Amino acid sequence: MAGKIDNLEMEQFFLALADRTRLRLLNLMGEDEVCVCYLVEVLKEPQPKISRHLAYLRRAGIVAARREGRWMHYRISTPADEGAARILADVLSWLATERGMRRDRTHLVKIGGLSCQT
Amino acid sequence: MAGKIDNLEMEQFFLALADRTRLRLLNLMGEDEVCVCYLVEVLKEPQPKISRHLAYLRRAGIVAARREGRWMHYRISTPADEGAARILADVLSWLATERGMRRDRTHLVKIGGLSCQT
DNA sequence: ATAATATATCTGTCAAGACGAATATATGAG
DNA sequence: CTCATATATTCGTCTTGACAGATATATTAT
Repeated sequence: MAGKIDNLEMEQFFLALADRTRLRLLNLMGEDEVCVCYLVEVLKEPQPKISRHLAYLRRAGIVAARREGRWMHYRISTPADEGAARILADVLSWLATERGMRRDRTHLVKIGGLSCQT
Repeated sequence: MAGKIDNLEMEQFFLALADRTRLRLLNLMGEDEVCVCYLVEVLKEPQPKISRHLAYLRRAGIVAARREGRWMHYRISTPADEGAARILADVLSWLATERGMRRDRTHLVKIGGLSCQT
């Protein structure tokens, strides 16, 4: 029965997922937290653009940030609402089936952007 | 391996879900196809508004329409892409946990808007 | 044909958000 | 303190889509 959600928040949740850049970011954060600098490098997009989208995801409650010195690490923050949590998990699996998303992940690993490499 | 999807379509898919009116419509179509006239009655919104959102959902490939005389019946059309299909199913379950959505469903049943009443 | 009903589309207006470019803030080095 | 690096925010512009209201189209009845 954790954290109910109202319709407005449902809208916000899906809006947060309705952008290619944000989906790419979420895909990269799927395994573990990632430093913004790696996100910028993998997506090859201007840094302010990445930051704007990360801020959007943070406002939507989908990611959380942790500062470590000059670096910010972002990670997926499982929504309190069960339905949202399940959908987010499915979205991540879905992303992993996509060519471009897989390429992004490979790229991230190649440049050492995953702190914990299992 | 059914119907792959590209990132652009992923965006479109989530955009289609990112609107309260469309979520309410999908919720009502969750069980079975529904006539537009009942959708208008349950949502108590102007008919052109309902039609616009149904057209949006149709373009996004999430619902399909069937004409029967003067009436149009809309139903959810399971996406070919497996990931999208699973997410859509979860979204419908999620909606069913919401107060307002339940009220809408009860209202639909009360006015006899479900063709097949099990 | 005409009229009535059911549904769809068009028009003009408004707000949300995406973008690039510029700028601001925070942290650590020296 | 000053400088460099990492990240965030602001500004101006543009596009998308939401809405209400008006109108168009399709189907059936008469």
